[in-house]
Amino acid sequence: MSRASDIAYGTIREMIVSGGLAPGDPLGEEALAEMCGVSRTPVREAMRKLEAELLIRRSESQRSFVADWSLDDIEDAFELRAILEGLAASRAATRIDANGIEQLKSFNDRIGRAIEQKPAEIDVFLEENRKFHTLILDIAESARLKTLLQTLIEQPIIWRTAHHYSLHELRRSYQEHDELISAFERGDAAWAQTIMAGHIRRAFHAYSDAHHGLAMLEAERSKKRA
Amino acid sequence: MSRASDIAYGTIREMIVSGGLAPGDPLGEEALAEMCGVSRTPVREAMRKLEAELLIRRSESQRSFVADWSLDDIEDAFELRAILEGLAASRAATRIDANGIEQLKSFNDRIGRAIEQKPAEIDVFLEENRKFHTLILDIAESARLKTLLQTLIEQPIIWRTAHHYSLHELRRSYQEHDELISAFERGDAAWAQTIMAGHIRRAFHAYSDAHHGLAMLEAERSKKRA
DNA sequence: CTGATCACTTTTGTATACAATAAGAGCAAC
DNA sequence: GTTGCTCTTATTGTATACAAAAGTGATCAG
Repeated sequence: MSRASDIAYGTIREMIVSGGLAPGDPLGEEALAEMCGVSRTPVREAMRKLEAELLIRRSESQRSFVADWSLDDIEDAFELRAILEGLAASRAATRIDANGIEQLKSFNDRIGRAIEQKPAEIDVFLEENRKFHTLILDIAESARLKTLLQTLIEQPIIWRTAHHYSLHELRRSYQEHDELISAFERGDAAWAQTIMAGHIRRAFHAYSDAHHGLAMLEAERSKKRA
Repeated sequence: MSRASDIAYGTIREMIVSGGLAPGDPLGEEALAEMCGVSRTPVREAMRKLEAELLIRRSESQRSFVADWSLDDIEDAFELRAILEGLAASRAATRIDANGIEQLKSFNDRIGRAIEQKPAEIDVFLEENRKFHTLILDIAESARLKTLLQTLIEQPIIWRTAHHYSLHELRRSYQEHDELISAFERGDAAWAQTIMAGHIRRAFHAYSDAHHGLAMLEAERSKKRA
């Protein structure tokens, strides 16, 4: 993260994700360049990337705005991630070796220890969790799948979910990882796929409950029916 | 396609896809800029896009080369497309209305007429086929899914497959579209999903047979086993 | 007061110059 | 002959200047 375009990417992304910029806010290249302390060139590059990740929306006249994510959009992102990570798990199950399983176990061990601390070490959980999922994606051996998933995963809400996990949910997550490892040990692709898909869907519901609440969710549903 | 960056994108892409540039060939920004008749700035933008589509590979020192697609890579692309278009079909089945079904029927009617000409009008087939799949993707109402699929679909081999279809395969494709419409009329998401996934997988095998031949395919397989 | 046109301002697109960095060639030491 | 070094050269990254396009607002006719 030392190149100017990376600085621009990180800075702009952070401002969008943190809420410093509200959905719908216009994003002028010049203004962003000044904020980031770089020129327009790297800012443009960063903006194209953020646009591909759907954090930025462009009007037909090529002007850029902060995208607004409805709950439906977020559900979309999780749905896609569930399917694609499920595929990754399925592919990994037929390709993983003893060494890979060993590594996964070690990541999940650290996750297990982190969540049993008082208070639970969420940052450790997040980091080891990321390593866990990334390793599976590598073992799946599909450059395309990796590219697609990374643009999804780099998105705002998805990895932050765990900050709102209850201890029960953290333990559940740990337990699912363990089950996933069992599926890998048996080379059972179908099992691995379903566990992973469920694992991600659970993350969505945890997010949804925490951020919107069941009442609000129900309100959205009925609005949709109308 | 009038902006310089679009010209650059189209030109470079065409040179890669047509084989004017061989896999592994180095891609210097300056050289490409001269070929396209534009400056380096739009060329860089085009290259980033092509890199995201995996047509271009970048070394760790940021130099670019024409990517080489093994048969495995191509199978990957089709596998992902099968899953994602399957999801699109599934989502579309629960959202489509009478008007949408009418449009799909009209596209497929034109496909049916085009393939029964002597000789079959492949260009018409390709165009209507594209419209057919694009409409389903629109009806699926997922911006993310659309973005992901479009980067996959814009890729070289995938849409060219039909140029190698036999009349039998063209008819089969027409028939599957028809079945898909039936699934939509019944709102049967699971059915729509499986037809679509099979539809794409069939396209892969048609491609694979035409370009590599069964013997070559078998050779790759045994090499992999070794 | 409404609507249209035209000039002006702002914003994006492209070209180019310059800076930083990595590859490659040539030379020296071993 | 090989290894390691430095200097040169080629390539990418960044900044800036300029061109093109789009938005904005004022003025004037109806």
